[in-house]
Amino acid sequence: MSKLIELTPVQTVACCSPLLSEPITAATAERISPLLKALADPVRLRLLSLVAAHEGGQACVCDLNEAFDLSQPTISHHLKVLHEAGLLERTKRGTWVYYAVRREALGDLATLLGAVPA
Amino acid sequence: MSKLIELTPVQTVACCSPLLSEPITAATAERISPLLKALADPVRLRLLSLVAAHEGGQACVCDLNEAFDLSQPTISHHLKVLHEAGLLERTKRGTWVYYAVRREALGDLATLLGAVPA
DNA sequence: CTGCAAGATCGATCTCTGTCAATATTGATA
DNA sequence: TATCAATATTGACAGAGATCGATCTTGCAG
Repeated sequence: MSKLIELTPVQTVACCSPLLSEPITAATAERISPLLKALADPVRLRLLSLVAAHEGGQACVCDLNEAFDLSQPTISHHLKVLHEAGLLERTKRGTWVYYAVRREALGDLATLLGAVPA
Repeated sequence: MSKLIELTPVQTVACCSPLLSEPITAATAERISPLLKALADPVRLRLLSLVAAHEGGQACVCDLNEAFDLSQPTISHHLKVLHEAGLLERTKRGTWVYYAVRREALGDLATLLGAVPA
């Protein structure tokens, strides 16, 4: 049931040849799009950026809540989306929860979109 | 009114420092997310890939329609989204319309997501 | 000019998603 | 154990988006 144990969208992307070099299958497109959907929100982009740029490469949810003019459940929701997509790593320490960016994930996506040989 | 004459999302992205190197502003996030939204759909991913991989790097709408089990208006809609985001270039020849991928656009996005120095 | 074929636009519908208030859960502390 | 603080979950709602059928526009052929 949990996408985290099974296979995150990120893991399914790393294997694929660049988007522009040959036609992707419908199935491949279905596996890639959830990752892009997770990124395609201004709040989540900022969250990702904030976490990455935060000291130690990780940030407590409490820090993140303060950076937005949104309710705590909303931020929690966005973090969950990013986490389930495989873009954020979750660590619990006591009452606090820390998130860190899974950089290879972003890197794989960048490869998929980017540099085309011919 | 037309986003194409004014400033496409793609053009606003090319200038930005990588997502992960420093916190992006809310305004920057708002400018980037439309681009990702345009990509974050399985049909549009396939369209982009089909066009790019098509002979000559461009494809007629009629070719694209046939590749999907969707109505012509739906494909037309998706092409419009990609075009307005600055990811596809439109050329009209007679009755036919050809689309081609704007590769620098994808490249800029890849840069934004990808390679982080530190 | 007429008719046809290629695309685009329109209007309606249905689903998905971002958001919040309220509540539940979990861990530390008294 | 009772309580408080940090996050997560739930349920509801409004707005965005994907899709379709119908229609409009445009260019070519007769």
